Amino acid sequence: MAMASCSAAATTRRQKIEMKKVEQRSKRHVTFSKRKLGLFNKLTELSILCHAETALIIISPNGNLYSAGYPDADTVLRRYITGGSPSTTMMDLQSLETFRLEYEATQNEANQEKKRLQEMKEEQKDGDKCSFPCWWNQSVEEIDNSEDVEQFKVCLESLKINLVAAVEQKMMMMMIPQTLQDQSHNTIPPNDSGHY
Amino acid sequence: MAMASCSAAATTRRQKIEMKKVEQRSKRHVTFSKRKLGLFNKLTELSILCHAETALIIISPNGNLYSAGYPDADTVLRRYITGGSPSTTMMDLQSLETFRLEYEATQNEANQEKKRLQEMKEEQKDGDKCSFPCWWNQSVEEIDNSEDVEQFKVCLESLKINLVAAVEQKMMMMMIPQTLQDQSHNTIPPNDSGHY
DNA sequence: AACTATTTATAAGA
DNA sequence: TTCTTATAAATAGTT
Repeated sequence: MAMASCSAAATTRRQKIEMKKVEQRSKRHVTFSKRKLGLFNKLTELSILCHAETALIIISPNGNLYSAGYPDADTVLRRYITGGSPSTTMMDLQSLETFRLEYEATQNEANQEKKRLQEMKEEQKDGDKCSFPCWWNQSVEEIDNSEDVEQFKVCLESLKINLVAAVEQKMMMMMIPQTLQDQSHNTIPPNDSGHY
Repeated sequence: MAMASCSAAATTRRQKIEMKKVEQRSKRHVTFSKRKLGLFNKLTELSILCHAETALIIISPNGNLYSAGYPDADTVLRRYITGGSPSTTMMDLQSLETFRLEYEATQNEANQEKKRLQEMKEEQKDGDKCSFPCWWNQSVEEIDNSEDVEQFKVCLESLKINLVAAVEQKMMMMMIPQTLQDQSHNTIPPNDSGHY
């Protein structure tokens, strides 16, 4: 036994590592893998032991994205983005929804009338007779002289209020779940869905 | 020396803990604090050693929010939300910006003309002569019979394209930085801003 | 990927 | 909460 370790001097004893970037590429990658795993495990443990909601995102030097969360990363991120308040003041989620639905409705009706209107379009192709001036595509100055500038303003104001309120509340809800989750570790089982 | 530890039996030796929610409230809170700190430290180390970008969010059972990141949580979250691609196809960030600027411009001009237009408004208060029908506030059916339905659709389409493209790219950029960061640990020093 | 010597994290107690 | 200490857990260096 003692003899077996006569050549023990060969093994370089583990040393406390310096807290700076690991320069050797392969070594750094190994460290990354080991510590990333450790981090995700610790995250899981904290979540389970303390019933905390957690989210962890790691982007490797190569650009690979890893994420995990409890109960899931997106839920926690949503809370983070909306200000951490569990009971967010859910204002009118309707505005944008309404807008979208009306747009879809318009498209449906469009299918029925498509050909007829296409012809109409052909006829007035050279004209400038659009009674909906598509103001969002032109400078404000261009309609400055219009007698309807006040109505324009009222409409803009209305749109702006609806839009800003709805968009700020809604967009994040729509976008966050679209993020890629394929590489997600998500090793955390939602074992207990109760609340404090 | 040996005598000093004669009463050592009194100290309950540390034990491997069970991986389930710590039931005792105060004990759980201590565990949470310790492990949270440990987790943030590990995150820092991984970030420094491997030059990885990281973000960690923890919401305590009481609802307190803690976050940290390297180089900062919001940067990493933005990357996560936009799909992890460093070089996001930055489309027209202009649309929304333009819209906002034009709206502000309109408001400025409004101040000059306010009184005159207010009078005009008074006169046509009972009329239905608004040439900007504020379509976003009414049902699609209501304009169904209009001869301008096609123009309406074109405008809507235009608006929709501009809006959806701009909003999806822009809103997150505007919103994420607004999140509360007071409780952020952010112990990670941005020691090296170079890239791989 | 597996193996340990060692460092590091942390449960328990003060 | 912070400190101490014994122990569990993570991991650097190597195979």
